[in-house]
Amino acid sequence: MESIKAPYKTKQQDLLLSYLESIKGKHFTVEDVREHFASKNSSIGVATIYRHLEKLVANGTVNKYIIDETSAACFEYLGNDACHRDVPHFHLKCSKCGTLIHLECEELLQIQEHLMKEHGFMLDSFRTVFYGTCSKCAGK
Amino acid sequence: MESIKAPYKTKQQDLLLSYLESIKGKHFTVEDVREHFASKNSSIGVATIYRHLEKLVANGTVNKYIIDETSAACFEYLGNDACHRDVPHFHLKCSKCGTLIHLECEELLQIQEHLMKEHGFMLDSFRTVFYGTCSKCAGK
DNA sequence: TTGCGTGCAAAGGTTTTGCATGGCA
DNA sequence: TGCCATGCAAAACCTTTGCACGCAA
Repeated sequence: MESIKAPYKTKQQDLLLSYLESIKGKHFTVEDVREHFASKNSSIGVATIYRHLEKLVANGTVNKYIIDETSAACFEYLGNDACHRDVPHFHLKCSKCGTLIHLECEELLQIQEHLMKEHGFMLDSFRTVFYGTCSKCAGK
Repeated sequence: MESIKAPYKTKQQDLLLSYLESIKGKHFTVEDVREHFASKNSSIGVATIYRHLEKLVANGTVNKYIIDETSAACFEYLGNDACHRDVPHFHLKCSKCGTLIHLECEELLQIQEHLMKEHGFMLDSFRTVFYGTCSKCAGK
């Protein structure tokens, strides 16, 4: 068997996880994290941030959203809040004003069921972003 | 009134549009286009390809998909095939094997209606990509 | 002749990687 | 002491932009 690869606890890891806990459910970029610590005289290298987030995304603690290919990736810390993760929520991104909307809607679960039963496709509601136009922008 | 900005016809434009017509409905990247012409001794600069695609995306002739932020953008030529555009189709992307699936499914239209009526959100089925796991990968 | 389109190269931004150092166990 | 984690810098990658030249009208 392979052994788990992260046996060490480090100061940077603690700082990072504490910060992520404090912004649970909010969206952030790597640059946001870097700036946060830079202003606190306890800077963390971007490489370290990327490497931690990569692992956190892999184990489901953090979600990664591809909002726009030319701008930075958007992350969201979920932590061990199983409740939050048990309630599937979708993300709606308005192409016009850029607003990112959290949406917990049970009717959307029908999509998952349909895709699963009819097309054998297991939709990942956390990774998927719905693009379109929000009500505010549509009204104009 | 502003005048339209593309009054000139050029060889590169013709070549590009001809090629796009020949791969209508298929996915391609800027690199795919560049390689196609490079092998034909009639190379087109990537800047030109990007500039043309930008306009074609703007007028709806071409769709642009953000599949993965670290890899190149994925495009699809629709042309003047209004029929094709009238049939909303969705894209399913398998996170494991990378397969991109075209899916024309009327039941998915219910999502659009639901999002529109209940949440005032106009879903753009062309820009949205559903992430998840395909049947082949799920079976393993 | 006018001025848009093109191509090359450089720049811009995000993310990854190599390597020496530092810190945890 | 052993070895992972870190940080810096460089590299890699896609995309955009500046500028001079060529070509369409």
